[in-house]
Amino acid sequence: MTDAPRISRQFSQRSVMEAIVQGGPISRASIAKLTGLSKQTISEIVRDLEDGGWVRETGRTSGHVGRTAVTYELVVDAAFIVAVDLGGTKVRVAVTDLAGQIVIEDTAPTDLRGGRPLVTQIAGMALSAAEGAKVARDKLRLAVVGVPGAPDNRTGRVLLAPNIRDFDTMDVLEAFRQALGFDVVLENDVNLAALGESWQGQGQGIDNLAYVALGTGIGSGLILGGNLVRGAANAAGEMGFLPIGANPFDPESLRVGAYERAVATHGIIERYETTTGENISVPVIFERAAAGDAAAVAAIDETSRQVACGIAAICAIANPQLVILGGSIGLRPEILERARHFLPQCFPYPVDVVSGELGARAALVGATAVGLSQLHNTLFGVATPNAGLSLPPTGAESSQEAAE
Amino acid sequence: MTDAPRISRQFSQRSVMEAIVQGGPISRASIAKLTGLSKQTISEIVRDLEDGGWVRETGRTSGHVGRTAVTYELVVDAAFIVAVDLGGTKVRVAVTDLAGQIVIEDTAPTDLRGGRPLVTQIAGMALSAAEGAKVARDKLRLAVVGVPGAPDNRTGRVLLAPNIRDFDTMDVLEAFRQALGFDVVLENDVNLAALGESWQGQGQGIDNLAYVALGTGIGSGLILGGNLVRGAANAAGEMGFLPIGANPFDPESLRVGAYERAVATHGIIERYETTTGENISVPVIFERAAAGDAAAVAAIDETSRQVACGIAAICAIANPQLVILGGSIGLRPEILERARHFLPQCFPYPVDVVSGELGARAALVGATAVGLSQLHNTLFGVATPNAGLSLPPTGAESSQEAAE
DNA sequence: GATATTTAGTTCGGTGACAGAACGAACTAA
DNA sequence: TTAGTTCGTTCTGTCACCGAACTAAATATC
Repeated sequence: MTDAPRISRQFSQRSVMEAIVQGGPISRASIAKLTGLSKQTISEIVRDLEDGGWVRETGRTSGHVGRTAVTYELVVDAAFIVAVDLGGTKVRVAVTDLAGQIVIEDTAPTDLRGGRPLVTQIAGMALSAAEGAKVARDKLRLAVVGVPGAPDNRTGRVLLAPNIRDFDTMDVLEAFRQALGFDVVLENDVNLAALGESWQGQGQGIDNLAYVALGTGIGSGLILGGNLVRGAANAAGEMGFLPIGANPFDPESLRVGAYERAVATHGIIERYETTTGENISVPVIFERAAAGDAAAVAAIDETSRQVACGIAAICAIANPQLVILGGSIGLRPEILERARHFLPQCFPYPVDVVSGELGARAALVGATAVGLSQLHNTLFGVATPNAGLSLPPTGAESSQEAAE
Repeated sequence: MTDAPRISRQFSQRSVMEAIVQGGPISRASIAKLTGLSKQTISEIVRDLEDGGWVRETGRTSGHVGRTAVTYELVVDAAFIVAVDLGGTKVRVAVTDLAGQIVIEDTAPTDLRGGRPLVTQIAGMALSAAEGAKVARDKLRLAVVGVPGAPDNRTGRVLLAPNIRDFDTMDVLEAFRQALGFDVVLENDVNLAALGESWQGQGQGIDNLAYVALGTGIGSGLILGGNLVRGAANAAGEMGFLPIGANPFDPESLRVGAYERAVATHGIIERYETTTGENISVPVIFERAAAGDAAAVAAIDETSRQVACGIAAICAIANPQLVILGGSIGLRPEILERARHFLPQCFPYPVDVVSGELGARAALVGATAVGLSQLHNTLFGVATPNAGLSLPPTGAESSQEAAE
């Protein structure tokens, strides 16, 4: 029932599918207009898709001149995707349908043993979540796992992931595939967050953007020319080692990263400690700053200056149109305001800087985006080049079809 | 005679053409094996291409078992491309054939009036060069012009080009089109240099690389995931404003660019002047350093440290596999050596750093690459996605076809 | 209420890009 | 001379897709 339709119709089938996915309930005649294919061909392809269980009749149009049209829509529960955001402390797992809607979601503390136990934990969460939502196991087609590191899809290992034990030495990809029983894609978590904001968040319709996740560490995801940039070792955006903030030639900078020392959690705490002698957590520093503590305000000011410098560095190199701040610290309005204030003082061209609107769920949304687009590729053929992400619209559901 | 073949064969025709371009003299049977298309189809397509004048018989294979094969090769003079490298002081113009070989080249001092006079100068150089090489005017199909700024292909203007007068206010693209009488593409000169090195220079076969041009100013071109990265305003790689080297919040940095102040010509001269009180040119500083002048050596050392920091910044953000140094200062071995020495002290992961091997002609080679690939797109249909640059091989010509 | 107009969708008869089998042509090896 | 191999064509078939003609079903107009 849910077999991939035949291959030779690759392109047309894909574009028909896209029209149905994005056009909500839509008639075959409208699909023909949208895609430029003939009515006859559309009827054939839609029949194939309907036979395959991917698409179904929804009703008829009415109220306009001419014959009423039968409308079709996506069968959202024809297949499901597992989206995972694996963080150093928390694991989020979601099962989403073909419309990108989250069907069920689950969160748990990360199994700190890392390695296989962690893979088992996540696979267990995913499979039991699916069961709980009454999603048949053979409808799960693909999992996308966001990891805090640089996955190498050749070896299946995850490098630069100091927070997850053993992931740099084992074949994580294969372990997930075996534990889950279907295909798995690994991707850097910040990259996924960037894709998430680009799909359903602040970055909609923007081809060049940077997502900066600032928290315990600092990382960024770059979408340039509409494509996610990964770099040679999947380490693009690992900006902790920017030679900014601290002296980059200090051996400590070489270990932790000069920029990470300056802006991430540890840097803020240290900054407050050097002026006051008190070692307190970041949320408390923000509280005290709000209450008027001068040292706390100074620490936040200086951090924001450094954040502005980091954004300047990204802009100087990658020239995004928009920079989205995320992560536990990056999402704080105090940081956003000040970074916006300092940026024009160290970078001459205007750049939009905003907070991510998806918050901590950005990576999960991004994982869904990757999953959907990959699934469409394997099921319905490749998209025409530079068509961007062809995913369901994010807004209101099922608007009555506007004829033309 | 030189009409584009029919459109419906887009994909197959393009891949046959690629096989012929890259496979040197090649038989139809071999093309069939390479492309996976049937012998019958290949014969048809090759006949079309031969009728169009794009391809011709070269001879027959011999010496192996079985029937001899007729071999075909590209008609290199079926069309020509004009490649232009427009610098602040010099203009280079080349006419290249379909194999990417430079047929004729011309250099002249840039018309400092900029604007229309400059366009006229370049068009004149191109057209008379073509005439000199006996290239019929209707065989010129496309010009690619590298400019020191950020071309906006919508408005045809060139922004961020302080060295070329009036290019930021006039429709440069249209002016070139009218002066030349055929299609024109504008591209940033450093981007072209990056593409040049990527095609025929140090970057062959590398999907993620950065080209850093260091001279009077500093700029870089990024090729990430096999694609040239342009950014939102075509200003990706304009790294002069990196907040490194000088204090980025100094108003002077906001004007010139903190990093540009630190590493480009002016910075080196100033560095030498502050220690010795002498204001001398960069080449002289390099001479004195070679002769053992401690202040000169120190100036170069410090500059190289900053170059290493800049490379670190690029690597932290874009994660290229290779960094190629170019430009009058970047090409000096003294800088390369020292940058290689300092880089591991401020960036923990290994990155290859090399000098560009095409020297000052990198941009011209890149312009040819862009022109060829664009021309192939318009003439023979689009390439299959992620096939990379499908350009003639750079090595020895016409090796006898090795059967399989 | 009959007729014109408009739109949806099907049937039918192409066309063009391929594939694949069969076969002749042309060569080498023995 | 014969066997084996490779090249290239011819012939037949398949498949995606188009366009025109036609049917079906609605609204607009008189």
